[in-house]
Amino acid sequence: MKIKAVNGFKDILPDDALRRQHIEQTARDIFARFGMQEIRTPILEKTELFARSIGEATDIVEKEMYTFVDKGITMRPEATASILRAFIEHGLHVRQPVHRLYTIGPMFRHERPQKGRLRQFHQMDVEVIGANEPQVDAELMAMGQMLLDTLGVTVSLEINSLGCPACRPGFRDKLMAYLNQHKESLCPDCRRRMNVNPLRTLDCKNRNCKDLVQDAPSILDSLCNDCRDHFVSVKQTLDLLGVAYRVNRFMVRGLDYYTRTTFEFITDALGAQAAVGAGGRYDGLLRQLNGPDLPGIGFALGMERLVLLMEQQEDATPPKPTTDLFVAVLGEKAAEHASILVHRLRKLGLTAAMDYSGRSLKAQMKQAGRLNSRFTLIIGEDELACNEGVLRDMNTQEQSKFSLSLPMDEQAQHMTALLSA
RNA sequence: GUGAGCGUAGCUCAGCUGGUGGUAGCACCGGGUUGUGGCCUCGGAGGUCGUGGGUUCAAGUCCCAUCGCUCACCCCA
Repeated sequence: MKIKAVNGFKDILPDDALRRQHIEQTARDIFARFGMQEIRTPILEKTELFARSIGEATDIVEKEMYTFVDKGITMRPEATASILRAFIEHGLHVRQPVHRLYTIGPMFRHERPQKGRLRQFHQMDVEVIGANEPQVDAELMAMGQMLLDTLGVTVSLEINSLGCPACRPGFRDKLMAYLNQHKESLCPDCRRRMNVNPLRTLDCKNRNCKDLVQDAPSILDSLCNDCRDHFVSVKQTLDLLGVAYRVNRFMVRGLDYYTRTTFEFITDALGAQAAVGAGGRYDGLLRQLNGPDLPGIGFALGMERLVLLMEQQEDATPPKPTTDLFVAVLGEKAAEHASILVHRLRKLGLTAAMDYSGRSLKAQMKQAGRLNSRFTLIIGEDELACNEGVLRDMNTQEQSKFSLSLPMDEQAQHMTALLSA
């Protein structure tokens, strides 16, 4: 019986890793333009951290966490809680009023895997702590959009406001009243949701519920003055920045800590997993974690979902890595010469490779082609005899002489000059 | 936790109503080119048909079980 990877956990093979490197590099570059600094936190945290931040009654905490029950620690199901914990633990707020942080790494949730959803998945997560201005909300969305545009994926941005502790309870009551009137027509799931988290009935996929909820009271009509002003400013700033969006009053979030602005980058190209990225404001969460009373906002992008989208949009295939020089050798003396030269070239910063197995020249040429090498240096008996290697341009097929009689350092210098010309 | 579908070569897959596992494609190795890749051509290697039972003269094919995977529900990035 072969040992295979654990269900929901995936190997990232070289081609896939290459694409992810490109995504991460692009992200880091764009995040930096927005003043984001990287932070890295441990993958394991006290279970209590997630219970208190994400919410005891959420599916994530209730049944999806990988928890070492005997140790009271859990593999992080998301990044925000860990970042806030680190922020509070190290008292970062005393250094400067606003922190802009990001992290990239694996998260773990014990869900049934399906397309675009794994048990170990990877997120790029951004958090701005200490700023409550609506311009920051818009700026974050603009940044996310910029990244997705740069990566060549097409998504649409949907935004909503969930209000705050001052106005959400009022809305919740109004919604409950409406739902109770139509209880009979709701799907079983929604009847259950009414007790757990009535807002979730708003984004039920059941056709009946969808129709029913169209006439439900809108949260946007229930916002308090501060929340309404905030939401208006967010929209105005998005307009100013030229970021397209659609207000979706039915969009809600699964995590308890969200307040005011929430948003999702969605696509219809990923089957059931519509959200490529999502986030929102979480004013009050830091205080709830016994930290300073600072506002925060953040969002996460799902790496696997991004990869799937980019694979569908073939144009974004990353170019194969190239090798500057492959040295094909015949005989031990040639191999010895080549191994020294290859090492010198690598020291000088070139990508160089050779074959050690003594295979036929044809096989070595084939290998050079596989490695996408720009040039191949051939050293055989004849070349050793006259101290002149054959340097072949793999694209033009032109071949020229390369002197093997100079001191190795000079040969390496010479080769570097030839290849960079 | 619930439902459906699928497990044949490293990968993608043929295999009709049971009758000897495919000249299949990609990839790999070798020859055609006494020492020159990509294209072409010829050849080669590679499989306990997921596993275990059952029906049958005969099972990749039918039945049962089991394991694995996938998709969907739930929920979420």
